[in-house]
Amino acid sequence: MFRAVLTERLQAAFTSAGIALPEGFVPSVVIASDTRYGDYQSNAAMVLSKQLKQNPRALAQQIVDQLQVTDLCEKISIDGPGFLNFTVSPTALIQRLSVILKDDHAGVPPVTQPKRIVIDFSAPNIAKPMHVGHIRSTFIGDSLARVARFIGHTVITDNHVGDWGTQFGMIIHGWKTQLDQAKLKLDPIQELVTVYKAINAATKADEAVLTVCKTELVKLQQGDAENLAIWKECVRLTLEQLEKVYGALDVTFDHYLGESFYNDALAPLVADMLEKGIAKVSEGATAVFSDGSVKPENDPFLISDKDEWKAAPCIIRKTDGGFLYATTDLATIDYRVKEWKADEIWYVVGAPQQLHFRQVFAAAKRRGATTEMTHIAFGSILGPDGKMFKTRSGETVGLLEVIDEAIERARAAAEEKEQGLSDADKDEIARIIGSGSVKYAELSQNRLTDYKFSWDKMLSLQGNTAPYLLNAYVRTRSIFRKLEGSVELTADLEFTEPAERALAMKLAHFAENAHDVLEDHRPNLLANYLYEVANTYHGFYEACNVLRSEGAIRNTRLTLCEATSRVLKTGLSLLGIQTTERM
RNA sequence: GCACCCGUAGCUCAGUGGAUAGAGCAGUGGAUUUCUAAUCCUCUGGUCGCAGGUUCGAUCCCUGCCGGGUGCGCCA
Repeated sequence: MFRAVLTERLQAAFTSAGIALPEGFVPSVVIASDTRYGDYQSNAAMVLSKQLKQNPRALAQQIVDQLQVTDLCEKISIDGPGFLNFTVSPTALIQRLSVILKDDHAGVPPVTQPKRIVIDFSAPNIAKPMHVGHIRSTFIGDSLARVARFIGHTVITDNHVGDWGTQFGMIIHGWKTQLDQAKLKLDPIQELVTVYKAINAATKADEAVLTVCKTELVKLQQGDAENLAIWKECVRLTLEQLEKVYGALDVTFDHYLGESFYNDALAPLVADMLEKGIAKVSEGATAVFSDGSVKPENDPFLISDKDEWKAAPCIIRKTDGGFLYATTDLATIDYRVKEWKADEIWYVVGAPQQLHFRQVFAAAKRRGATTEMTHIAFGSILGPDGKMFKTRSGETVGLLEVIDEAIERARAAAEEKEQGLSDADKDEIARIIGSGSVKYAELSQNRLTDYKFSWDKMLSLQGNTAPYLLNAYVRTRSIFRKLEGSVELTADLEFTEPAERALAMKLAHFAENAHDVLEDHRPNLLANYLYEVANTYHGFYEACNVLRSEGAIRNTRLTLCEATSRVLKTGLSLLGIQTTERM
C-alpha cells in the first residue's frame, strides 16, 4: 500500500529533520486528485507551517531533504503553496502488479486489529413480501459484511426477522376465518397478505373484529397451542420464501434470530432495568428517561417544546404489559454481546429510525454495554411523486419483480448479440447481469441520499452500470481464451504507453480503497473505484493491442489484463456481484 | 417547536479543507478489414440553494436564512 508507506516515511522524515509534530498529528497522504502533479500528495507542510511559524515551501523542502523514498518514488516535487507531490517509480509499480497477481486478496492487506462484528441487516417481516424498500438494507449490509470479512474481521450476519408483533392478532384471526388453503399452497405470502388486508379492513369497519384480534394476540402471547401452531406455520412458510429470494440474490446470513427469539428475555430485562433505576414507571408504562449526562440538545431522551425541555422517553413496556421494539432491541444487544462476544454491532437500518437507535444505544450503555454500536443509516426510496414509498398500506414494487425484469432486459440484450452461446449460457449470463445491475444501481449510490425509484435507472444496461464493469472483465477473459495454451507471465515488464502506467496505478489503489469503504461504511466508494478501473481498462484496451504486441510489452500488457481481471472479479464479489466469462 | 438528512449541469446522481468541481443519461460530431461496439474519442452544458464567518485556501467546517424530506409515550 503506497499511501500507508508514504505516510510512515513522511513521519520518519519529520523526525529526522528535527521537527516536533503536534500531539496526535499524522501527516495525511492522499491519492492525487490531478495526476499531472503526481500519484500521491500531502499537504502536511501547509498544515504545519502556521503552528511552526515557518514558510510552508521551506518546511516542505526540509522534509524532502530527509525523506527516504527512493525505493518507491522516482520524483518528489514541491508545488503551489507547498504541496508535496509523489510520483511512483515504474519499479515500485511493477512490483505492486506482481503482488496483485500472486496474492489471493489481490494485494489488499488485512486489518491490523481484527474485530468481531455483528451486522444486522435486511430484517423483513413475516407474512409480508420483500419490496424495493428492502433493497438498501439487504445490499448495503451484505456488501459491508463481505468487505469486513475480506479484510480480516470476524463477521456474524444476523437477520433480525420481524416475526412477532401485533399484526399476528389479525393474521391468526384471518387464518382461522378466511384462509384459502389452495391459494396458500400456491403462494403463501400472497395469501397471508390478502388475509391480513381483509382483516385489517374489517377492523376499521367493525370494532368487534378488532377485539377478537386482540384476544387472539393475547392467546398467542400466553402460549395457546393452536395459535402458536398457526404462528409457527406462518413463520415457516415465510422463511421458506425468503430463502428463495436470498438465494436468487446471493445473500446469506449466519443467523435468523427474529424478534420472537428474545421473548423470554424481555420481562427479566425490564425488571432488571427498574431495579437498577435505569427505567421507571410513568403514566402506567415503563420507560427510560434522561439522566442529564449530556447537553439537552444532544440528549436523545429530551425534546424541546416552547422554550422548555420535555421528556422524550424510550418506552420499554406498555401500560397493558406488552413489550416494544426497543425492549427487543435491548435484549438483542445483550445476546450479541454475551453469546457472540461482539466488539461492534452494525445496524443497517433506514435513517428515520435514528432517534430510536440513539435511545437504545444510550440505554444499553447505561446497562453497562461497552460494545461499539453503529447505526448505518440510509435514505429512503421515493415514489415517482417524490414521496416515500408506503410500506403499510401503499402499493410498492416487489423485490423479485425488479430482479426478474432486470434479468429479462439483460436476456433481451444478450439475444441481440451473435456469440454462439447456448440458451442455457444466455440464461446464466442474463441472471448475473440482471441481478448485478440492480445491486450496482443501489451500491453505487451514496447511502444517505434519498432517491427516486426508477425502473430505467435501476435496470439500465448503459453507462455507469454493472454491465459496463462486467464487460471490462469479459474483455480481459476473452484475451486469455484467445491465447494458445497457457502463458507464463514473467517479471520482465516495462511501460511504453501512458495507458499502461495509468492502469497499473489505478489497480494499485485497490489496496487503499477496500479499507476506505469501512471507514464510513460506504460501498459506493468501492463501486465508484471499480467503475474507474473498468473505464481505465477500456481506455487501455483501445490504446494498446495485447495479442499482437511482442516480448516485454506483450508480457506487460498480459500482466495488466490479468491484474485487472483479478481486481474486478474480487471487487465485484465484495459488492455481491458475480462475474461471467462471456456476455 | 426541537432534532436529524438533503439542496451540485436540462434529468439522475458522484465528489473533496486544496490546484481547472466530475460521471451517467439526454443532445452533438466521429472511430470497427484489428484481442467482445454492452466499447472508445469530440463538443455542448455549473452563481456547488442564499448570506455572513473561520482559514494561506471553503462546494466541503461554523452561524443564520430559504426550500424539500424524516422523526419526536405506549406500531415495528
